[in-house]
Amino acid sequence: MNKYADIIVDISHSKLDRVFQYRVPHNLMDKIVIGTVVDIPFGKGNKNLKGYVIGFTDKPNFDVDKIKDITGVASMNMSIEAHLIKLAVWMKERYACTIISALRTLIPIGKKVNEKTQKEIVRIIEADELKSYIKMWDNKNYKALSRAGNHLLTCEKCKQSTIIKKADITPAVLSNLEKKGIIKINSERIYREPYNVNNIRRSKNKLPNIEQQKVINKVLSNLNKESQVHLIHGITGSGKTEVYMQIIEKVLEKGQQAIVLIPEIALTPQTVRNFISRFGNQVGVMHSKLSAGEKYDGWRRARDGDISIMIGPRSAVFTPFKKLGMIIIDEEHEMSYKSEVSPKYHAREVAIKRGEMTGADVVLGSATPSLESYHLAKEGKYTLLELKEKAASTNKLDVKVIDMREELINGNKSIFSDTLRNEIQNKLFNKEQIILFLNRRGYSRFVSCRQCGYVIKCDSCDIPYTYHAFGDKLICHYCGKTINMVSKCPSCNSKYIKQFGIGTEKVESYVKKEFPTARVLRMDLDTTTRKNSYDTILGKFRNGEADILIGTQMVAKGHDFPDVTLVGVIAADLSLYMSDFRASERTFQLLTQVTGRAGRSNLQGTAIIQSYTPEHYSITKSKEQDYIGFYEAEIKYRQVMNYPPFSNLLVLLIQSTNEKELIRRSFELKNDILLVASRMGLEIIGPSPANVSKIKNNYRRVILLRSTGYKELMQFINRYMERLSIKYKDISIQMDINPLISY
DNA sequence: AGAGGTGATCCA
DNA sequence: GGATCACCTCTT
Repeated sequence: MNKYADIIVDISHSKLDRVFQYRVPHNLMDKIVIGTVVDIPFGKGNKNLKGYVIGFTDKPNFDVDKIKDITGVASMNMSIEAHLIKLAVWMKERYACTIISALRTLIPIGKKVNEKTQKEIVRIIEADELKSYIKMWDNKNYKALSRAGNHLLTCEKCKQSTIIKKADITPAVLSNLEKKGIIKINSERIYREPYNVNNIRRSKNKLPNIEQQKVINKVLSNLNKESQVHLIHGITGSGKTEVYMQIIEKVLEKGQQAIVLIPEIALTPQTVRNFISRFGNQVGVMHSKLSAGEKYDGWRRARDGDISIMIGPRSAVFTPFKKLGMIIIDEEHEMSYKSEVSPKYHAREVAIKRGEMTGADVVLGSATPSLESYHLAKEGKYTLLELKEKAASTNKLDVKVIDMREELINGNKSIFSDTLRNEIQNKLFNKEQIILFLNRRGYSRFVSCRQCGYVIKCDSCDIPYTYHAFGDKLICHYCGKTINMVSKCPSCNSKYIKQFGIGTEKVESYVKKEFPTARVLRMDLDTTTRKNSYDTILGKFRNGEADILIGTQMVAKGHDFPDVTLVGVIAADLSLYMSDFRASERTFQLLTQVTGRAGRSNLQGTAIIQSYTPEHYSITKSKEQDYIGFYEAEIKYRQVMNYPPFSNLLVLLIQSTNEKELIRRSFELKNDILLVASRMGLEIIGPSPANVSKIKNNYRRVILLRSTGYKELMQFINRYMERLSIKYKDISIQMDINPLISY
C-alpha cells in the first residue's frame, strides 16, 4: 500500500497556498513524519523545492499516475514537531495569511549555513617517544614539525586554532602528524554564541518577599495541569524579573523548557546577561538581527534540547522546544508584540494558543497591562496576580503635573516650566541624574511660511517635513526623503519661514543654552543608527558620564538607572490627540513607564509632567500612579464606543498610486461588501482617507469592519476576501485584524 | 514563483 | 509568416 504525504510547497504565493500530494518512497517511510521538511520535484521542470509535510493519506484526491515521489529529507534537518504545524494552520485562519508565510515564520532559516566545528588535537603517543621524533626532525631541519612537536610536549590536548597560532604552523602540518600516528584530530560540533557567556558572574536567587512568594506559588501550583494564563500586574520595581526566574527554575527542575519574550531586540543584552548569571549555558537567544549561523545554531539547540530557556522578541514565541512548560511575556502591553508585516500575528495570542496545544502555562507581566488582558483577567479568564510593593527599599515617587497654559499666562514661553527648570537646577547642583522625555525626534515638527501659511510637505507623502538642526535638513519621517532647509517660501517666495513645534533636538539645544555646564546625552532614532550606539549611550549615562539624558520613548523602556532622581516629561499631550482609540492607553502607559525611571534610586525621586490638558484622566491617573483607576475610566469609554476589547476590528487598507481611481474603487468595494457584511452583523465604517493619506506616492484609504465576535470577521474574510482581492487587484488591499497601530 | 502556452499586434 | 509581448494556466 502506498502512502501519500500532504505537502505545503515552499513558495510564497496565494495560488500555491494549498496542499500538494506526493508519494512517500518506502525507504523513507520511517524518516518522514508530520513536520518533516522534504525535498520535492515541482512543476514542469521538476524544480527541486522544499516542502513541509502537514499530513498523510492512503487515498490521494489527485490522479495517482501524476503524483511524484518525495526526493528525500531536506538538508540541514529543519523538521519541526507536529504541534507547530498545527500552530501554522491556526495562524493562517486567525491572521488571514498563507500557510507558507506562517511556516516560514516558524522556521526562520532562509539560506543554507554550515555547522560550525572546532577541531581538537590529541597527542596519542608518550612524551618520550615524541622527544625522539623531535630530535630526528631537528636533524633533518624539519622546523614546522619540530615546533608543533614541542608544543605537543607541553599539552596533551588542545584546540587546533591554539596550536596553529602558538606553534606557528599550518593545518597541513597537523594532518601530517596525524598520518604519522602521533596525534588524533577530533572534530566537535560547536555552537555560535551571540553573547559572551564566560565573563558573566553567576548570581543566586534573591529571597522573595511575601507578595512575590505568593505569586510564585500560585503560578507553580498550576504546573503540569491544563494550560493557564496568569497576568502579573506588578508596579515598577516590584521585582517581576525575580519572580520570572524563580518560576523558570522550577519549570527546568521538572525537565521542561521556558520561553521569555521581551518587547525589543535592544533589551536582549541586559535580559540575557541577567538570565545567564542565574542559569548559565542553558540560556539561548533568538532574534532577527542575529547572523544566519547564530539563528540556525540557537534554533537547533532549542529543538534538540541543548538549551532550556530562550530569550527574545516576539519571534522567539516559535522556539521549537519539545517539552515547553512556560511562556513568559514581559511588558505584555507593548505593541511591538504584534507583527506589522504578514503574518500580522500577536505574540501574546500565539503564546496562549501554543499553551493550549502543549499544556504550557503563560505568564503575562506588566506595570500597565493592556486593556484586553486586564479585562480578561477581571472576567476570570486569566489568573490575576498583583505585586503592589517595591521589592527594594526605594522611596515613593513624587509626581507633579504642570499646567503649561498657566505658564504661558504667566509669561513663560520657554519649553521648561518654572518648576521643571528649578528642579533641573537642583539636581544638577546635587550631582543627581535627570531624564528629559519628549516623544518626537528632530528639531521642530513642521516648517511653514508666516506670510502665506504654506506648510512644506514631502512630495511623495502627505506629511510635513520635520526640521533637523543636525545638517540643517528637512526630513520626511515616513519615507526618509531629505532635502536642504529652505530660506524662502517655495510658494510665495517670502523669507518669513518659521519652525513650529518641538522635538528632542530642540530640547537638547535649550538645555545647553539654559544649563551650559550640564553634560548632555541625546538618545533617539537619529543618535542610535550605528550598531552599538544604543548601548554606548546607555552605558555612558549609567556610568555617570552625563547629567542629563534627553530622549524619545526608547529612554522609557525597562532600563534601571539607580542615580536618576528626576524625570521631566516635556509635553505629555503629544500622544494623546492622535486619531486612535488607544491614544489614552498609550499615553498612560508611556507616562507611567517614563516617570517610573525616577523611582529606582535610594534618594527621593521626582517626576514632572508638563501638559496642556492636565485634567485628562491619562495624566491625572498617571500622576496618582493608579492603574486600576485608569482602567476603570478607559474600559467604560471602550464599552460606550464599542471598541476592543468589546469588539473586533478588521482594517482593509486600500492603496493605489492613482488617487481618483482609489476613491472610486474604494466606494465600489464598500458597496460590494455592504450587503453580505451587514447580513453577518458587521458594521462598516468608511472608506475614509488613512491617517497619513499618502506614503511614498501611494494614496491610502481605509474601510473598517467591526464585529462583536471574532468568528464573524473570520467567516467574512474566508468567504469573500479572496474573491474580492481578485476583483480589486488593480488596487492593493491589505488586511489587519485587531491592529494596534492606527491606519 | 516561474515555466510554458495562447492570442493579439505589428512589421514586412 | 515571424517576432514580440501581455496575459492566461498550471504545478501533486
